[in-house]
Parts: sequence; structure tokens; C-alpha cells
Amino acid sequence: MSWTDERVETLKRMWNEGQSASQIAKELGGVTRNAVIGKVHRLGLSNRVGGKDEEEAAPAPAPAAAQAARPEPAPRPDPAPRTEAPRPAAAAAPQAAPVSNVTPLPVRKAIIPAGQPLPPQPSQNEISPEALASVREVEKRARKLSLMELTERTCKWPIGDPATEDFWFCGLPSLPGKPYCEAHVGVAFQPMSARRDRRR
DNA sequence: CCCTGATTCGC
DNA sequence: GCGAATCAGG
Repeated sequence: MSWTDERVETLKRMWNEGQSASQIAKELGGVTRNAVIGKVHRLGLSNRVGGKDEEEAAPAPAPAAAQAARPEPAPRPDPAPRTEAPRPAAAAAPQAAPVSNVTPLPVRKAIIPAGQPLPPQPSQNEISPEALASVREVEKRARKLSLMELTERTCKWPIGDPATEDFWFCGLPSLPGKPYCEAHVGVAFQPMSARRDRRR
């Protein structure tokens, strides 16, 4: 693969968006992150974009507005994480355990996640009680990663309400080849017959 | 261990 | 110019 104008453009765009070299490499394909980094340097956009003045000791008068280019980590948008997840499950509804964890949760926006109609809610059908308990336990220890902190080795199970600040991804080590950690794989991929009527 | 960018240097 | 190997860190 060579650095065609198009590929270079993608490289610049992603780099300026704050994407990591490895992510860019994956996106482009045919190159390693080293190649990306090398190219980045050759292009002279090593450091964050803007590249204008680089005051270190002098904060400078800073007209403020001038520093509009401060992308850093993208906020919350970006509903298209090509990470591809089978059934992200709207969210872990049955997680508001009144046990200890007494999170204030003042934000109870009635806003509906702009994502999707969210109808295919796997809901808490008859998931193995053990698995469910395990999930609750795991979610207490979730690493609470943001969308961009996810990698191919982190659990991408969403926790919380996407419409509020109380939203993050599990982030625990995912099973090899799976998008979720052991506990979440358990509730995400059900054999289809694993639910032997719990009778209730 | 996973990841990040930075640098070097043979090609 | 390119990028693997390596370095230096988190």
C-alpha cells in the first residue's frame, strides 16, 4: 500500500480527530501503526493539530476563541463505532440495585436515546440466575470506559443510560474473539435453549 | 500485559 | 519516502 492522496487525507483527518495511530492504521488497512506514526511525522503534524503557536511557559494572552481546535476526545456523539456488536442490548435495565451503591442519579432525563427505536430489548428474560448475578457483580467493577477507550480486547457492554452522564462501557477484558467479557457474553449470546423455564 | 507516540536507520 | 524495530512511557 502506498500513501495516496486519499489515504493521506484520511490519515490527517483521523489524526486531527485525535484517533490513535493504531486506530488509523486499522482503518486504512495495509499499514501498521508504525507506518502511520512515521507518516505523521514526515507530514509534520506530529503534535496535535493547530500547530500554530506552541507556548509552553507562557500561557499567552489567549484571545480564547483562537484555540477553537481542541478536539481531544470526542464528546459523546459517534454512534457508529464500527466495532460491530451483535446485540448491545439497549442497556442494563435491571441494574439499579437498591442495595448499597446509592448513586444520586439526579439526571433522569426523559429523553429517548437518539440511537434507535430500541425495541429488540433482549430484556431480562430467563437468563441464567448465575449469569445475571455475575453481571451485576461485574458491573460494579466495570472499568467504566468511554466509547473511545474501547479496544478489541475490552468488553463493549453498555451500562447505564446513553442519554445521561451515567453511561459507560464495561471495559473489562473481553473474551478472545468476543466483544464482551465473560459475564456479558453469558447474557449476550444465549444458546437459545439455555433458558429452561424458570416458571417464576 | 495492554496500550500510546517518538525515534532511528536500513532500504 | 517508507516503516520495522526499538525506545520511552502510561
